[in-house]
Amino acid sequence: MEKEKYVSIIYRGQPHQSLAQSRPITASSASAMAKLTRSFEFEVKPLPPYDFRLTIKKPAGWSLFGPAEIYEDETLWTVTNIDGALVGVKFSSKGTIENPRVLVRVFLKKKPARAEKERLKRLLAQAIGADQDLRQFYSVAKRDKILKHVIGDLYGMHDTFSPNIFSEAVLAILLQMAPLKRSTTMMASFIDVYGEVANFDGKRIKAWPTSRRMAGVSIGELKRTCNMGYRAKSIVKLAKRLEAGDFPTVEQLKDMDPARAKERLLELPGVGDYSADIVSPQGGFPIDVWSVEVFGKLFFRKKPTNNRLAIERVKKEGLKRWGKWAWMAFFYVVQDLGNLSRKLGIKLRLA
DNA sequence: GCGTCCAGGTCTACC
DNA sequence: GGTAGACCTGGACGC
Repeated sequence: MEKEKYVSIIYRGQPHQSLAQSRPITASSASAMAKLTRSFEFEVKPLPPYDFRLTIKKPAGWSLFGPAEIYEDETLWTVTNIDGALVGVKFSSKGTIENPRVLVRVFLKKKPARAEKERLKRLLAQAIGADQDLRQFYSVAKRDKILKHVIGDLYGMHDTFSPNIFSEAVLAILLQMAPLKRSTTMMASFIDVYGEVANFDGKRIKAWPTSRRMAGVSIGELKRTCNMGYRAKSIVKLAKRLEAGDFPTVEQLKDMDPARAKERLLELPGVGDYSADIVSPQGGFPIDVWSVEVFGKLFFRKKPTNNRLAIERVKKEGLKRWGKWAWMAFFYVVQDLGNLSRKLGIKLRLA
């Protein structure tokens, strides 16, 4: 597999410390293999500025849809699960930052119906942030004493989201109350044991396990196979809740008022305030005991004396300063910590 | 070698 | 409604 995936912080789209560094995710022969032989292609013209590389392969190592995806020569091969179907996708950049064009080829097991095909086109374009207009954010950011430093470094980086709520929520749950190394080990086991291998376009990529699959696994088995401890219960309950079929889709969550979307996400087992801010396709301000140190230093110029106790204060300050742009501000800052450290003369620790 | 602490939160019983 | 404690596990640390 490739990848330095999981670099430092893991939030949207599975990131942080390289899973690859802890345990490679490979297409093992024991895994179920799905050949995705039907394909179609379309072109997306994202709103400029759009930097394909920064958007698809974030500087902090966040992956787009999953940790085992492959990036080579301005092209990304990745896999996700939409409505229970495995979907392989190849994104290729054909344009420039000011005149962006992205060629998207979608691989499926079966030929899609016309409506399904149109939905996939819409969803995948949204997922890579094609309809996101950065101009308003930039006009606010250039007057902000922190953000003015990052928008230059990351000019044209769009926010992206995974079309799959289950994988995002599982990621959030596995990050809870565990050192990064343990989280990445649990994730790697989870994908290795229960993930399906997608075979398309000459690539073999392991996908996140689906809620359908995990709803049929016992808590005891999941604890045993992936050493997840109490988190196994949340993941099985989460899978069953999503399989009940009455939970909003990613598109529906994206169209809701952000507060309402978060409210719905908080209904999910194992998803609290922090996890909902990670899982929401609209983002939040996900302050935890790691990021509280970074933002505490940025806001108050000093490291919190007690990270856990400082979370509420730092989160409140971020939301007060940046309001509806809090997620974009968080997103840009954590992708640019090295440069920001140098420019502000503050040591911002990478996890 | 052994005991204790705590880590990228969430849930719940209890007041 | 607010909050203290429990929850798996394993690495770091002190002794």
